[in-house]
Amino acid sequence: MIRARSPEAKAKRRAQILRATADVLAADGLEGCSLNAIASRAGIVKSNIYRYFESREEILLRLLLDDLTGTCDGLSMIVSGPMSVKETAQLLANGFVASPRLCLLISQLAPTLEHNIRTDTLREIKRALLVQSNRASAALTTALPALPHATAQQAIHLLFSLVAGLWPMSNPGPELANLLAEPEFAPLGQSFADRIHDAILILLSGLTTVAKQDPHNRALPHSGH
Amino acid sequence: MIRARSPEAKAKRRAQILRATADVLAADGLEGCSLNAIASRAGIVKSNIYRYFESREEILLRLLLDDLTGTCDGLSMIVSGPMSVKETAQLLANGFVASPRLCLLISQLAPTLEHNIRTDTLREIKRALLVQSNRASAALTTALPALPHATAQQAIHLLFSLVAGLWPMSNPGPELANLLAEPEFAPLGQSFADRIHDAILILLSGLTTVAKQDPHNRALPHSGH
DNA sequence: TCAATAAGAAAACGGCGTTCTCTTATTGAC
DNA sequence: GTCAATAAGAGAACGCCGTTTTCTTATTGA
Repeated sequence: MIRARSPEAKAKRRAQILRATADVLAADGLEGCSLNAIASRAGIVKSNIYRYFESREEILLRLLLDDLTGTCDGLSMIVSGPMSVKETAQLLANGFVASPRLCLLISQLAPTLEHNIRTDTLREIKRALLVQSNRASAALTTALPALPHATAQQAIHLLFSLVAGLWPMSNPGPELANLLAEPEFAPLGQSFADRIHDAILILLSGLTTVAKQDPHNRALPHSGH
Repeated sequence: MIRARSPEAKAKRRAQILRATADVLAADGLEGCSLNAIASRAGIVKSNIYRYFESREEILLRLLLDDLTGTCDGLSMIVSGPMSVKETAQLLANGFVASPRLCLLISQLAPTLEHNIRTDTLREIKRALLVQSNRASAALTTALPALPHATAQQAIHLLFSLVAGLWPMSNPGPELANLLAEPEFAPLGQSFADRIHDAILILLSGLTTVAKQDPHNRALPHSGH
């Protein structure tokens, strides 16, 4: 392997590792996405990954940031004015359904990705993630002007939580997949697309309802504590 | 260590292991809950755990089942008749807030606990979990008779997803906890109690709204596909 | 031309969940 | 009471993981 000494060459190596990670993730899922797999896919040696990222978590966080940015780009493109709650829900749901990797990484964000990383690095990434999250809130406010800004932000955070909770449930491992084929457990086998679509519709309906019942500026019961 | 040969003695060992697991979980969290830790806490040798459980996942699944059963017991006790949406939300939220271990295990259910386990065992446990989930749905229908049964079931599943998504987010590791102390990220530092309370209220509001707009028996948009 | 630098490579580390092997306490049949 | 069969306890070993350490050597700028 020829050595990367210039900043550009180093950036290429970083991109190469991220690309390999994305490939392994698509091919073998998170379980198969070990540093060994990433390294061999990228054609480099495992220990050298640590010259470009400080941990496995950082790699995945960078990937998450890229994906979220892309999805928010798409959202900002599409949303240009007020829409119905139903349309808005569909739009948001489609955004997630179109990015399975984003959903996977969101589901891993709090439980695993935000560990094993220096505070400085985490701060930088978290800041960038917040920027994107705020872009999404802005898009939501554009689509549903009835929602106050603070409520829209809460909605986006809740949405992330929903994705984090629903994705693993909708993408079971082979053991559970076997079971879900049995009629007894069929109701549990709903697709992620159906689940997230229903959930977002309910969420937005609930938020507009609560917002109506709350004439003050307080978006949600606890936000004013 | 004296040997457990009678069925009762074996049951005691199982209980001993479950107890030790709960203790380690309470003391050191999921990260510290290795088989080494469980074994040393239980005063037995690691390899012998496999004479009583087929994997680490099974131990945690059994614990989850116990916790869920306990919480559903409590719920059934309290709910005896119709209540307002607000009261119902508070009740459900309190049920989860009172059982941090249950919340933790729910958040681990789909991503990790339902793997590495024989299909037969998983079926047995899943069936038992479903029974409890249905008890919860029944309690919800009692509290909010306006919700059709199918909707109540969907609500409970959504509730589990919410807990699964919200719990890890509200219980960050030390790295993120450092960051959340900074004013810039303060909005992300909401407590689990606040989050889950708000979310359940929104969820129930949304569900009743959607249920009203849906005069047919179909509980949710996709349940009739 | 050459010493300094740092990227690549490989071995080693500690820890994990799990399996294998061996010992030996306990048992039920005789 | 004796004894072979059983199976629980114990501990070493396995393979994998993420990470660190060490060494080599290609590349660089003086």
